[in-house]
Amino acid sequence: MPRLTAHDRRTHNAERRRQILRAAARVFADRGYATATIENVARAAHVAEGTIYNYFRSKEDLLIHIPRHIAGPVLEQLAALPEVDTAEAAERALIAMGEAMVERVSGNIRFVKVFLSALPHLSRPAREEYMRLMPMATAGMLEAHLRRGMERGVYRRDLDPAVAGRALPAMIFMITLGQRVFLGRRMTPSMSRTFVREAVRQFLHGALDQRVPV
Amino acid sequence: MPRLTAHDRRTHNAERRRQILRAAARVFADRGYATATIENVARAAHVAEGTIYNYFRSKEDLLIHIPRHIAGPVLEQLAALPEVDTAEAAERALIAMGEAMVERVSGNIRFVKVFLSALPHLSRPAREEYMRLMPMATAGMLEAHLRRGMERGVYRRDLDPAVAGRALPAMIFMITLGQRVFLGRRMTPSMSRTFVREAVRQFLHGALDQRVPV
Amino acid sequence: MPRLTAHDRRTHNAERRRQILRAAARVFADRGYATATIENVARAAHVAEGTIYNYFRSKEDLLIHIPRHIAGPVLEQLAALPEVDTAEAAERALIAMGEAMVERVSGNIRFVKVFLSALPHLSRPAREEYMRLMPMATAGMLEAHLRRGMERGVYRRDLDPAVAGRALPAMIFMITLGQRVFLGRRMTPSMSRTFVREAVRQFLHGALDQRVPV
Amino acid sequence: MPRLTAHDRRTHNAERRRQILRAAARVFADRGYATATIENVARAAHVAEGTIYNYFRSKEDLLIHIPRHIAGPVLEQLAALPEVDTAEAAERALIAMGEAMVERVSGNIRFVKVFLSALPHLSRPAREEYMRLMPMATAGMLEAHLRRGMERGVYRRDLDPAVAGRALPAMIFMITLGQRVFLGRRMTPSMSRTFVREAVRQFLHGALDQRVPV
DNA sequence: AATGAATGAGGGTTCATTCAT
DNA sequence: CATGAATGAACCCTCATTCAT
Repeated sequence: MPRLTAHDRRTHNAERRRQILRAAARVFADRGYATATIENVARAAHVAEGTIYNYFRSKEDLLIHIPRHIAGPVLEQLAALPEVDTAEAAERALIAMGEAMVERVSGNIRFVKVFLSALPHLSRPAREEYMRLMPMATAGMLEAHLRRGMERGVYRRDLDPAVAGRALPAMIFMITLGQRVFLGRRMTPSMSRTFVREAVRQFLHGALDQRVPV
Repeated sequence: MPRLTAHDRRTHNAERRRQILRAAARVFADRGYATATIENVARAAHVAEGTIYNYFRSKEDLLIHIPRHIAGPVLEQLAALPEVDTAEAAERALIAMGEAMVERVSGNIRFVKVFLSALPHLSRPAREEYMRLMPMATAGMLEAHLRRGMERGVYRRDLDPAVAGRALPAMIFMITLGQRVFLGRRMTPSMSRTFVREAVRQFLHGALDQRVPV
Repeated sequence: MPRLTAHDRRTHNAERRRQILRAAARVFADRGYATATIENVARAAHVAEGTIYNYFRSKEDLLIHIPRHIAGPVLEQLAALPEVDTAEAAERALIAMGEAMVERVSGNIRFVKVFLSALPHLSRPAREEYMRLMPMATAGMLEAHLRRGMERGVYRRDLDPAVAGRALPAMIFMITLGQRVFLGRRMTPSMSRTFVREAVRQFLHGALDQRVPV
Repeated sequence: MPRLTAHDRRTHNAERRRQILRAAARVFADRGYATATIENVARAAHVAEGTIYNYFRSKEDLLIHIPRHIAGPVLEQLAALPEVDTAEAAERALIAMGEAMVERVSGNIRFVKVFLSALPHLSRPAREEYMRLMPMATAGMLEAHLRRGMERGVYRRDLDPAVAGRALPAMIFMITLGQRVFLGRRMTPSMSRTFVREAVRQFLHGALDQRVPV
């Protein structure tokens, strides 16, 4: 006769999985997937090595489940861009989105690192699942926003939304990555605020002096 | 009894090192640094495993020398941007640079892959050495070009050259990376030409419809 | 507060032990003792792993108790050979015994397999306990029968009953083993009947043509 | 430039394989395949654990190669039975064969033990390869001898050679197995000589007193 | 008494590195 | 210098056993 009800067990089980996955994400990010050992993960999760195998079939299984159960909940929520009618409104909306993105990337640096370190070990489907959660995936949202703004006359008619939609996420992602992941530096909030504002202005107004004939 | 002169020996030695490093770069890129074995490298270099240790102290030593001896010569050459006086000239110059960058990134995908896969294994100095050769490093060149253009009245006076200078490299790098490294896809030359032209136009003219009041 | 009388409890306890041992015998036979896991046994017995340890001290303890509680009752019953006065009666009696043996071996292939697979794990006493129940152990019965038959003039006076008594069991055991255990094949009833009759005839009359001078 | 010629290397390689296989056969026989560890084998072969994997792909690979390279050379040589015309000649020939078999089985007890302990791990082809080398496999030779003897009038016309041909090998194998493998006892040479002689006599003359009417 | 999650020792296997030839 | 067999530390994973519930 089971001491716990089926429901209790399921809850406990799910919590344990999350506890282990969180530890795995942390360890994989710090040491790289290949270099991290199951013992590292076990210690980080405060369980014995064998316990991990009661919840996951293999080290690779841990890796595969990280995007679904760890990053997912955090990354998926990103407010849709509002419709805008004026340049000011556009600027405000994009700055808000830009700052949200910086926060998101900074908050999930760990996840990005896991992804990069694990690249050679990921099957194509797993790679795509990771990709879906990378900050660049927001490009689609910006693209839709641009399309609507083009119809309303806010954005240029001859804009290529697929390309332009990638411009801002790429900048934000690359800079953050460059600083945090590649060089291991931190950005102060004021630095990143300035950076976002300038990037958005450049994005909206272009680099050219308007008085110059095109 | 040396059969070769000292000079010959040095030449032979240097060639051997390059031969092994090239093989290592290839193998590390294909399998990831951690997954690649010394035997893989030895086979690719057509030498025995032991021979590698006559030229490099360890597997990590191979990794560290890759940027200096393999990528360096290839990556460093990128024509400086000319000074421009008109929007058309600016567009032409930037498109040329953009296409050169795409080519560079595509041609050195291998090097980028090595860098990404080896990230958790690189010391900070080694990481910085790799970074110096990443395509994003061209940002500085673009920044200088923007500064000069601002003085000459081609670019907006209120531009932040440090931010704007990163915009174009970030886009080009991200897109190429996303396609080639993360998803394993190729881009056709015509796709990338279109993409560069649109990216440059967006960069120069901004996203806003000019008739919209700022 | 015991809900069952002491007797009930003892009965229940004994039944549980048998249930678990039967499962263990089945699993050990199918997968081999070393390859079988306690989880396999638990599932086969429809109990939890921990329950097994309420009835047996260890995996090896299961192995040791199999002959005493599982095979014993089944194997021990084998009708004694009748006394005979004629060749025909001897042939009838031996054929009956031979067919009983084939049936016994076939019906206890599982037990034989457990024994063989566990050989390297059995202590000498355990090994002897298993041996006592192997079909070859009937040799003693046949030996006694031969001795009595020799006295009554049915069997040759110069027979070595210890050797001859082993001949028939050996044949029957080896052939059945070879087919069922080693090669995994089955024997049809008619095949085994023919085989027993021929083996008995060979046993009784020898291989030599009687007209050949000895 | 290789220090050793290709021929030398091949010889050395083959010797190493044999050295390791012999150790494996010894260890597998003593501890059982499943219980034996690679470290056990390595120690027995006086090499490091890793070395074994330079010659065999896996533990199972060792098991599979044992019959081909260890037992093979020893077991395959067993003199064919001569043609005989008299009962005395038959007896002499069969005693010689019987003693050869006892020697063979005794000398390859190790091999038999490996086979038995590894049964649950062997694929069907591997099982058959092992079987081919088991002493019982000589049954075919005896069968042919009986057929020829039947034609020449030495053996009874109504003999079933397939059954009778198995009788002697079965006896010899079973008894030796029972003593050596199952009980771990040794047989003295004189014991086994007596046993073989009696077994052959029983085989040839049958158990019945000749004066008894059939 | 029954359960099954937790444990961790132990085993097969890989691979960077060494070194005798 | 070149070679590649030998080495053994380290890792992933299994599973007998324990114990809190």
